[in-house]
Amino acid sequence: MMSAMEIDKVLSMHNYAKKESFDTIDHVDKPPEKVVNTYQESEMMFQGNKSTDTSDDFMWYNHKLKKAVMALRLTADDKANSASNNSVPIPSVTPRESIKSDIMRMKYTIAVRRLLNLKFTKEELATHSQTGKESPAFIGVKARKPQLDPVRVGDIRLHVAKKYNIDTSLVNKAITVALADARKTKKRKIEKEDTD
Amino acid sequence: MMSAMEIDKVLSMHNYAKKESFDTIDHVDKPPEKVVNTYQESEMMFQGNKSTDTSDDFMWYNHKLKKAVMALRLTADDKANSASNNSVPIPSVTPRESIKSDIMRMKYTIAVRRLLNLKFTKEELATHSQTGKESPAFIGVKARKPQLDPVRVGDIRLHVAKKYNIDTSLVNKAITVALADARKTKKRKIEKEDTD
DNA sequence: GTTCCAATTGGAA
DNA sequence: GTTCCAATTGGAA
Repeated sequence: MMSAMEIDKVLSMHNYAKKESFDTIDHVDKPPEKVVNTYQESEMMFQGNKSTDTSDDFMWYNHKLKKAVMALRLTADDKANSASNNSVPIPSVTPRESIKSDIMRMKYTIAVRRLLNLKFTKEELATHSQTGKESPAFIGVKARKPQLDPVRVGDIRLHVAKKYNIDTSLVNKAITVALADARKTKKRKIEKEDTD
Repeated sequence: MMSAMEIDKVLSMHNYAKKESFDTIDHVDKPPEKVVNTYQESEMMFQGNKSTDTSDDFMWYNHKLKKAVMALRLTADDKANSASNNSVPIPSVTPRESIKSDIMRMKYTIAVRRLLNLKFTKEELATHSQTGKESPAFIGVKARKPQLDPVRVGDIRLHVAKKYNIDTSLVNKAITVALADARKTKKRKIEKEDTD
């Protein structure tokens, strides 16, 4: 059984790595939950972030804060002689549930793929199907593939559905597509080797 | 161009007609936004509902209220002699956004089917595909079907995606499945006629 | 190189 | 009778 903490860690690391997905959040039209107004304030919060928290909220918050501080460091020199240094605005940081939900919804398919790659070998993914059943469109034509270990798959399915608050049918769809892609990747690799 | 009001009307009527989908909402673990505590209170609200509002929220609220009043009328006689008549509890009614969202999310596929049936004939649905492209799995094997009028389809797609706050890819999927089902329904009908 | 997608099918729910 | 689903494919993004 995969622990929730383990899942969270994998997914948080992924989300943090994909910075561009966070950058679009600035445009979301929501009142900020927490606003840092000055360079001094943001620098303090930035320096103070020694937490080991790896949650999406924290990672995202820290990413935004870091970005804001970097931006302000550039302008801080220019304003060194100014007494109004105290009022330099930085972007607001809004780790609200609704926004978090939007981030998550965009990326559950990637989470599925990362977890599949974590729990199965490429060979397993390329040679198994989710149900072990024949394609209804190719009965008697295409050989059935054995079923992926339902325990590990079920674990991924439930955790992703819960974490992203989506129906398991969506997770199943993502798994099916990921397995089809794994098969194609292997096929292409073999074809390339045969050519060489 | 289909008006938003027209869409709302179709979908609201549908949701109200499917009473069983509302009945499950009682079990949602959310604090009530509005609670009616006594028979007199609920009867007054029930009688007072002469609104022409056809929104999902109102229709649902009225449905729940009506149900609660009906239930209470049965027990009211038993309690006629009781001075504690004033404290008969009835189910709470909670038309909150989050719950409404859950109702909606469960049913967007049905909305798609109703709107398709409203804007296209059964024959069109049975003989056209969404893209007009061949199935990648049956290239050169199955003849391509002509594309469903993209203007009407696009209208449905955008309105459903907006109303249910879901990605258009989900709406597309629902359309594809609905068209496949329409084709099968026609096919079965013809087979039955040939048998007769 | 990776991810997503629609058309098709028979059967499950 | 209606609705939903997964396996397969080639190609688009």
